Amino acid sequence: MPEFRLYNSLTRAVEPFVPADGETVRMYACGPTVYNPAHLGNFRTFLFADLMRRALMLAGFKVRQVMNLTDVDDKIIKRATQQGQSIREVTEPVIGMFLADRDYLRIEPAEHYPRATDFIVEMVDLVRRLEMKGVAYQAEDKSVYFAIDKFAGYGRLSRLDTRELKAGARVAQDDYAKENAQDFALWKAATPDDEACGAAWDSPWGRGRPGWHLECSAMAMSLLGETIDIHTGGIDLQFPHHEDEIAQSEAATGKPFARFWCHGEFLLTDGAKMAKRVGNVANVQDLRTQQVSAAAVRHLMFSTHYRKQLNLSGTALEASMEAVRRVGDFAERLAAATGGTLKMAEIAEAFRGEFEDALRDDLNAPRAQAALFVFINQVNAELDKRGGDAAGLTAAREAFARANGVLDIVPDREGVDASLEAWVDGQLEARKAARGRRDFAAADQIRKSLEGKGIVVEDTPQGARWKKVR
RNA sequence: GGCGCCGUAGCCAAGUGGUAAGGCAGGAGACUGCAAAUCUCUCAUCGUCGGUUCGAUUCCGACCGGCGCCUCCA
Repeated sequence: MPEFRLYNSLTRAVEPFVPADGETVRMYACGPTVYNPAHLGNFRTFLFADLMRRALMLAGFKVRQVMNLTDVDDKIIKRATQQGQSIREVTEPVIGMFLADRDYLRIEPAEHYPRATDFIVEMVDLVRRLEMKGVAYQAEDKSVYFAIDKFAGYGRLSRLDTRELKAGARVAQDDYAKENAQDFALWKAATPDDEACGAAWDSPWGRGRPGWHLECSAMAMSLLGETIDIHTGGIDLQFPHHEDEIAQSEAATGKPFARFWCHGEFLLTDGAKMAKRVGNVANVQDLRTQQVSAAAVRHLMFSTHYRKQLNLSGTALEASMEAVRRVGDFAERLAAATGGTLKMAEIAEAFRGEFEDALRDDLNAPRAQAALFVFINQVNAELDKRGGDAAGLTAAREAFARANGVLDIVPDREGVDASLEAWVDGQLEARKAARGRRDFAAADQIRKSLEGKGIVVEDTPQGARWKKVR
């Protein structure tokens, strides 16, 4: 079997990937900061992790995935303070929304969703280790910082060593206590606001709270070990977040932290990065009110390679909705078919090879999806022949199920209640009778009234079929 | 200012040193009482200008245009 290959930001090259133990991929995905519902830009990255997870499993690996929930940070504290709540009161409902959105988008649950506040002990321990190694220091402001010039590899991931800071860039400001402007906080001394909203814990350095970067290192190493296979996240996290994770993890353990760093590109709207401060965010709830199916969103997200920016637009969504409609119709047709052709087995095998090659090639989902549409077209043509070959049909069904197990782009059927169903069936009986006596005007009238209720009728050799749309 | 990415048909988007997958939209046809669904055919020379090469969309350079990171950020 061809090797699985992934682009590694660490080396800036596509490399063969195998988990360190040859069997189970231990992957850590940077998750949401839960102060606000995640927007579609965030979910593009989470969908990228979902694709990675499913593609790895399709390739035969086991996966142990962790996605953190950052439930203590500046924004959360700010919000809690404004609303006179504890940070937990702020984060709890948002976590609920995140999980609901995740389920709506059919993102397969990771094995763990650790909350930062549940790992304070591990975080304090990590800071202590760094202090003992002499790479952390407590400054006058009582916060503890990581001294980047004590870590030789600093800047390796983001190539910071070759960078220069923008002239006049805002580096110092409130960070006057640090020895070096680029040193980052491991442990932040508590403020009265922190105390008031429950964002302060005891530590050897006094009351305080963990720095953001520290949270991920501590949780990743606690749950997955000191060297993990894959660390994913949005491209914007590459610096400084991931750079700092590497520094503090490797300085503490002396071992490589993550073997592969994989970054997903941004989702743009109106040609700009989707971000709250740009004012162009859309979230899952917006899609639901627009009746955009999860299948369509997944199709759209997978139609562009994860390392390329993707511009979200209404027309793109409509194209995906239509594409996925076709996939859904095909799925039903395949399920209902009573026989296939010999050739379908060949088509299925070719499809399976191309589909899986594409995914193994640095998660080339656009290519995999293209293969699926070729497959759908070819199998539809075979199905039109109304053959009776059982093996061919089975092969096609299996190949489709296997591919859809990764993409998951078959839309849900519209829910129909029993009374509507009975009414539609009655209408179709009347239409059948009208057609029987060649009263097409009456038959068309019935079909038109059904369409008014979102019922689309399709005549087939086996009689009329119908489905609810919108 | 430093680092990096991108520019392929009306829209979205793969890809290769030897004349371009797929989706949406469009056109023609088959099937149908008419539709719908499905099928068939059809629709591009790859931002511009140079260079390397027998040959470049694919390599190199310049330019134009767009985006991102360097500060919280998926």
